[in-house]
Amino acid sequence: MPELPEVETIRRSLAPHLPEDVIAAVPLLDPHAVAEPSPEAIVGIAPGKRVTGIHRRAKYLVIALEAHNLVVHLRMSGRLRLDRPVEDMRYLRAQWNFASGRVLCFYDVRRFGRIWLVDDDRLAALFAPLGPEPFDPALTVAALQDRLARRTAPLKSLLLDQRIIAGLGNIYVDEILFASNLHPRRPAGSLAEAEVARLLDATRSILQAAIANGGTTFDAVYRDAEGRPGRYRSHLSVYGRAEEPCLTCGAPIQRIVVAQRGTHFCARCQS
DNA sequence: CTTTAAACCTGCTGGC
DNA sequence: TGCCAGCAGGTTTAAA
Repeated sequence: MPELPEVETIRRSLAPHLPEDVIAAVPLLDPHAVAEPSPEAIVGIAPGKRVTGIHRRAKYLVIALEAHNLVVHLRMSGRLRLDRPVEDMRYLRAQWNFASGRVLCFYDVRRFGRIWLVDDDRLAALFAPLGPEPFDPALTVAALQDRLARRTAPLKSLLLDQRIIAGLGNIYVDEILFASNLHPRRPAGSLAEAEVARLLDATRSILQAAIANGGTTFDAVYRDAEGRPGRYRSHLSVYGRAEEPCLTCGAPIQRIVVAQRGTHFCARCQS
């Protein structure tokens, strides 16, 4: 579910509230949701720790504590909710109580989401495989072209690969490829410099617009930490619009499967 | 190393 | 109404 714009929106909805607050207790933690260290260690280490900041790297949310980092990846169906445990309690997987009385709840229907509690060194190791953030100034057209060079896999596959560029997911890759007029099955290494430039521009403008609109909500799954849905869905050009007319040329939007993911594109506009 | 497929989970929708 | 196939916004692991 959540891609970079959704995680960034959650980050922004938590940032005014959690910093300087102190974790008082971890009254509930589904062992299945814990990546590392052990559930017992998380429950033991977290209490007494003060929140020093809320950060995001790719699709990871990082709640920085003193000498530790509480990391959450929502994967497909995870949600974070502040203060109001209004969701189905069957899916409550973790809860943090703060000294102020605030409560942070982690819900996850499909149980793909994961939680880490790691020090700074381990955090760096965890993030080491990730490619650059889309807004990293070091990600120039030449740098992106270099990362795609000589690769024969479909362009969409590499854009979903977090080691190439970090933070994109199925919705935004389809939208970015449409905005770039690039076919999702184009061999990634075949792009000319001008095409990579279009791709990078589209990546940044679409993510920026999605963040400005609080992300994309489908089927009521995604909400920010205060329960607000995203407003970007009405801006989508291809994702979820199979059989509907292309907004540019009127041809029906196609749905195919690429990299085992439903893929939406305009066969007339994208090549 | 690169690429592709399967696995991990649960719930919902549509067809028969 | 009931059952089953197919689908879902992500990542990891195995296999080719």
